[in-house]
Amino acid sequence: MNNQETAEILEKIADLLQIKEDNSFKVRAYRNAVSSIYHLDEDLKTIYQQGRLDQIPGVGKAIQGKIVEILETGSCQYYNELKKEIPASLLEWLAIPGIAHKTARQIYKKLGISTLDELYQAAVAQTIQNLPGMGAKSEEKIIKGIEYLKGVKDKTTLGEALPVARDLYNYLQAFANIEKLSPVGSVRRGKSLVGDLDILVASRDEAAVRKYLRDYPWIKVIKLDESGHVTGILKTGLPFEVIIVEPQEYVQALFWTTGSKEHCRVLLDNVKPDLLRGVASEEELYKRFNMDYIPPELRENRGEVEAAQTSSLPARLELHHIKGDLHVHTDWSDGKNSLEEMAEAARALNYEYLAITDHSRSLTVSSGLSPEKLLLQGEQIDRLNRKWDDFRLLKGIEVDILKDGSLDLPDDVLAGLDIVVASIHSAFNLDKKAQTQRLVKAINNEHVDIIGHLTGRLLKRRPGYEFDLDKILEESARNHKILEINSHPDRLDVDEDIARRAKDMGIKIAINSDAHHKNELSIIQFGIITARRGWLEKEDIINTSTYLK
DNA sequence: GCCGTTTTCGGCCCGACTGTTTTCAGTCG
Repeated sequence: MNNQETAEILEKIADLLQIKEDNSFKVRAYRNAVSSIYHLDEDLKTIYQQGRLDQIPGVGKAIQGKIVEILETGSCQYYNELKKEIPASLLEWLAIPGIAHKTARQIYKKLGISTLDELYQAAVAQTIQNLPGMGAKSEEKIIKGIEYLKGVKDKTTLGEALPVARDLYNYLQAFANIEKLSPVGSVRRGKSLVGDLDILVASRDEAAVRKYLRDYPWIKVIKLDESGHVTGILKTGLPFEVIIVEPQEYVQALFWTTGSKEHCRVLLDNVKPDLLRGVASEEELYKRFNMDYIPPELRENRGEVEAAQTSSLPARLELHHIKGDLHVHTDWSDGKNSLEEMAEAARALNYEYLAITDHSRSLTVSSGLSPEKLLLQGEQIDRLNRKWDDFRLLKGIEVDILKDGSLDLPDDVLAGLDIVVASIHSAFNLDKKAQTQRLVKAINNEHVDIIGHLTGRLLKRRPGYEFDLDKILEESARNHKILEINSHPDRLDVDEDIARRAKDMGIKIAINSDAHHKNELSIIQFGIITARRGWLEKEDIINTSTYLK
């Protein structure tokens, strides 16, 4: 069991306890421990072996015991007992907007159903609306929510898939009989949602590779184990495929298995079958097609072939181009680390600046900042900035766009800041016209620099709210507003398509982490992948430039 | 269940919004 899997079990315990209506502080204790584990820098096993579990914040004696049990046995007696009381299938319901623990409990108790399908049937049969506190609208919301979930059920976010891919990659790489290997398929192309995890392997001893692979500890089930490939499902639930080829076939296979299908098909139409024989690298392969090398992120048949033929592909955006982050939180609102800790983490990444953008006051749960607290924070930032001559903290805010489009802080307060990110955090259900007007109003505020997570989507949880995208892009271009690619792997908002349209309209993009913890600054890698897939170049990204304001 | 003490119990975020009500419970962030 790795950190993530351990945390997931503890999180399920918290959810089951909450459905059971157990002590809410006990529930929170489990959630705090989960959060700590997610943010650890090192392997839980190492910490355990060195007897340092009690040093993890929020982990006391009881939860320590459970962690040890999970690490040693892969399971937990307490968790199994809870599942006897409350069916674990109820946990799936919690992903449906409008259903949280109490509603899940009520439906389960009153209707005696526990699976997603049964819930869907019940909602369609209009039996949910008769329950206390529920009505026709809630029922409709449940139906819509389940239909959305079914559409993404078999997908995994890149954020979840990449660490799993790395682990399997490292396992395979350690095997002497494997000469070359690479992740392929949608993971290599960097899609925000992937269906499975594909790894290509070159070896002269296929049987040995297959045998070695069967011993991989994180395999749940092997479905196919035959010449050339092994498929199955990992313990995380992610389907995998390992494709094994002879070394001399590796490059061609790399091309084929990376895809996309449309990209390969367009290239291979009208070429002689032996064109690729003996090709030594992907660069050479594309040369044989008489075109520039096309990086994996662009292989979607969206014009990249024509661009490669005319040497007009976008110059690849690299991590080291990023000079700073323009959207992070600290413990002044709902972040976990102090100003100084965030600054030092940014300096460790060789950033030149970091904009501190805590929440504004209306987000009380995140202890949003009042004008007075913002002023105090500014003073502390000034003090800290005296320490460095090669780095600067910028004073900023993630100001809430209120329901009517006005901002949560007065103009004179915003005027005193270096960076103003404006985002929507409430009233997602406004109709299209009202939501559009709301955004237009915010975009027209002269103090706003960046619109944060524009569409509000959460991958695998909910689609974005309704608004007129054309209108918003026009207004953003006209007002010289920057749009954010929020790098959180559950958001990646704006997505690659909107980013590409924005670029074509001359709108600048900021790639931000929205980090709430110092270790989250690195998730900017996902934003960079999205930017590449949106054909963005260094010049399109505002935070690739040295920033002096 | 964790934490931090005026050390072994008492405290541990909360407000807006929604849909259901007719004064409020549950969800969400």
